[in-house]
Amino acid sequence: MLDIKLIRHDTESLRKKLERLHCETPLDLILERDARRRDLLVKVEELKSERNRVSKEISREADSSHREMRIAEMRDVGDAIAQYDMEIRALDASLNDAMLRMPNVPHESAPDGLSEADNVVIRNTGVQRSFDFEPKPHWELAERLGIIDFERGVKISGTRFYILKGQGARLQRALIAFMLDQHVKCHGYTEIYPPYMVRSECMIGTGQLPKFGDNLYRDAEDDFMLIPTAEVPVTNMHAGEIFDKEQLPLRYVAYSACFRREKMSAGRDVRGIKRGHQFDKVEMVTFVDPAESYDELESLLRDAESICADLGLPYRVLNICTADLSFTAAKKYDIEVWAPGCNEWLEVSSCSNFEAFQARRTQIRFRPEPKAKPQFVHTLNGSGLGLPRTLIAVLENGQEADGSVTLPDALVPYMGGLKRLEPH
RNA sequence: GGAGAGGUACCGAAGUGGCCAUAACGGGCCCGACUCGAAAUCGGGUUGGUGGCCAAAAGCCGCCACGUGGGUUCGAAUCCCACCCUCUCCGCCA
Repeated sequence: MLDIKLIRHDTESLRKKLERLHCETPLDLILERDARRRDLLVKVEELKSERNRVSKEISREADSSHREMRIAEMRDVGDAIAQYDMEIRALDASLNDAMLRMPNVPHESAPDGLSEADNVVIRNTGVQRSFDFEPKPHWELAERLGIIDFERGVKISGTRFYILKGQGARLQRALIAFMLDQHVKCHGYTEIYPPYMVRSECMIGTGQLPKFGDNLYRDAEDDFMLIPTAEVPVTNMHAGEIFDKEQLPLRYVAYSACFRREKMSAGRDVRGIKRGHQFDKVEMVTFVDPAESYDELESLLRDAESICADLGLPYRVLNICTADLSFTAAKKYDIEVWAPGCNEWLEVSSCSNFEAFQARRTQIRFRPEPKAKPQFVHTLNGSGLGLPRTLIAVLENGQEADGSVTLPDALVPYMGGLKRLEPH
């Protein structure tokens, strides 16, 4: 959510910045509703002030005919207030809805662009292995290794589900443990195990709702939704809180399963485990002083990259252009690893600075000085990393001609000393 | 699932229709006095949001918030309805 005062007073410079997104925004609707709302507010508050004053007088009024007269007067004032209040409430609801649908303002360092083709590759690291045989996609490797059961996954849950089995299940568990350990021990994050189901207000807080409800699974009876990322519970866990400056930055890392309908990408990426309705992810979430949030974004990105590097995976980093920025982000980097079997770059991480966008929705604040007015923190998050795609990269990059897979050294301790997966 | 109790400021807590939200009282914390310094004592301070004057800051004048949302009333922390949450006991359960 944007600052309504900024919208009011810096309208034209805001409009210019939003044009870079190349999408429709409810800016004019907001301006109109806000002006009307304040107009009514002035009137109703005047009436309320009068009612408060006279009501106090009534309580001290001894003469009963005077008393009755004044009560009758106030009855009319009360009716007028009720009328205004009703109108204001309706206006509030539509203004609030429009505010919640307003995208974040892109940071100046996010490159201009019209589509994802305009994302800027800022780093390309690691050596892409040259194969003296045709590298296979992970679904073929996994089949021969007997570590993923696609058919039975579909049998029990339908399309976009699979079962990890034996060393496949273990490999995923090893990756999760490795990532969590790195972020906790080497990068100083605090580990969180969050609920996977949250109330819808949390989805509003982090920006999944109201715009992207299509992508969420929800409980039919209760106000519960399945999280599409650990960002949702971990960010919302501090909703409504006011921190002291010394408590910041707060850095968390959470492993969770994630659930997404993937309606937008129906029919895409149906082969293999690249895109499922349920997947695992290790997510970093931080809360910082606004003055430090762009330094924090760089360090968050480094922490995510270090996992790719430790696993020996070739990867590149993209600075996401304005047209491809997500609704909530002011700036975003994607990390993509190379998958030689699928022959494509796979997005394994998005690292974003949301600035005050989520903090304003969730009311997460801090005091810059002990007695100062609270102001909004900046929130950031980044995957570190998404599991299925990391698993794909480990399998496809480590494959040998005989169908075996050499595991990265970093994972060997987590695999009980196992260095290689062998086909049956 | 059943029965009961409760949700007020940083914490505890009083308040059953106006004299209680500028929130009693106690504690914590901050500032000051006393002191060589400290303790004790004494004095003062200590919620957030929002509107107008006004583009912003300071200031002044209002409005809103007693778990949340509605309602009754001239007037609601207080009465009514719905919901959320916490605790105790019972039942069931991995």
